[in-house]
Amino acid sequence: MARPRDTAVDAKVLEAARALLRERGYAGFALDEAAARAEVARTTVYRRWPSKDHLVVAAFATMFETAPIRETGDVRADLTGTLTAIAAGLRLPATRALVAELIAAGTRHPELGDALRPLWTQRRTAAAELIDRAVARGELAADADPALIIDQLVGPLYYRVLISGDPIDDCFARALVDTTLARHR
Amino acid sequence: MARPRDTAVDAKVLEAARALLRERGYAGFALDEAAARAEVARTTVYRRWPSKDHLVVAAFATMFETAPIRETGDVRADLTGTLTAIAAGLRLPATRALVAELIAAGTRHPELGDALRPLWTQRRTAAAELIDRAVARGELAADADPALIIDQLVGPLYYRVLISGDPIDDCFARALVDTTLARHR
DNA sequence: CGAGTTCCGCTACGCGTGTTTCGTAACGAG
DNA sequence: CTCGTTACGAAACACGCGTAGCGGAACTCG
Repeated sequence: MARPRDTAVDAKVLEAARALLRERGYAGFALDEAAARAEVARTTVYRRWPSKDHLVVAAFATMFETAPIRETGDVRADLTGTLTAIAAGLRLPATRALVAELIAAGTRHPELGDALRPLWTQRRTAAAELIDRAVARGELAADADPALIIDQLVGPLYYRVLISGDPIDDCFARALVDTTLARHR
Repeated sequence: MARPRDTAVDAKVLEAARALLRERGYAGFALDEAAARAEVARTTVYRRWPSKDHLVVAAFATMFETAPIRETGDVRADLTGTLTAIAAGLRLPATRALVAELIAAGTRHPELGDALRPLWTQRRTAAAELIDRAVARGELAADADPALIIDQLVGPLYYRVLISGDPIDDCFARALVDTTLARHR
């Protein structure tokens, strides 16, 4: 009963939030301005997303895209390609900062952590299937644990970007794949 | 020339900040309250640390301690011990949240990222020496790259805690060490 | 058409961060 | 001891986040 929500408002706000996020990053993102750009009252935004963090995560989820992996049939090449693709994105300072803020948001609000997880692990599950097929082809040992392998491939990437600050060049990505695969053949 | 700063103020504020950080974590940390507890004006705090982030990092740096690694002579045991020690700390939700916020602070202010890096990498360099000595003993292959090995050991830990959310039990730590060492022997 | 419910915008408020300005008191140099 | 410099404290301000209350308008149902 009663008046339904204007779904156009959700779309307008998310669109404005995406633009603002791209232009100024998380730090420069002001909820007031997102509302103003969407030509909507601030209170109306709060009626849909209970906090800035929630809105930012929702906006990020709609602009997060992963290029599909082109599978060549050679695990080494496929994994290297996946890693360099991830690395290329993380190298951008803006992306790096946004990722850090999103992770922090995910620890502040557990439900946001839950919402973000599928986004992060999307490429990860694709890579897991890559490994499964390589095992089926006999390219990798049958006892290879895809989850562990991927943690050892992707983990160091995020670790370097977020924590140690070491560079993540393509040479590093190749070295990761090489040493990891050597164990399972 | 002129009046010198009261160094007791620095100590009092840092002490109050540490206590507040332990009690309420980063989110519940209010600079006003830290100043009040130190019986100091807010402006005085800002004269020493230009932002909440700076104060928190400074306070964290003084309460970050790493238990020294007891070296048994068996690389596998030593590395497993180091990893489980790191994992034990990271498993605490409070620590997890603080680490996430500190990383975000490090991306907002590059100088804070620089200040934090030595803290994170302290255990890492200790582990690197562990590996160096193992190589010298002939326990590991001479071509083993300590930096790469450690990235593959520690990276997955942080990756799971901060991103994938997967559990980091001691079994996982053992598996990491096992598969990594198997490659270099 | 009328009644009830819900949405939307507006205003006001409390809180925390960070800046600025001012007056006062402490210290060092001559 | 006096003077110039600087630290400290107090107050006011701007800004962004988040909450609450109100009035008007839109929509649904009987």
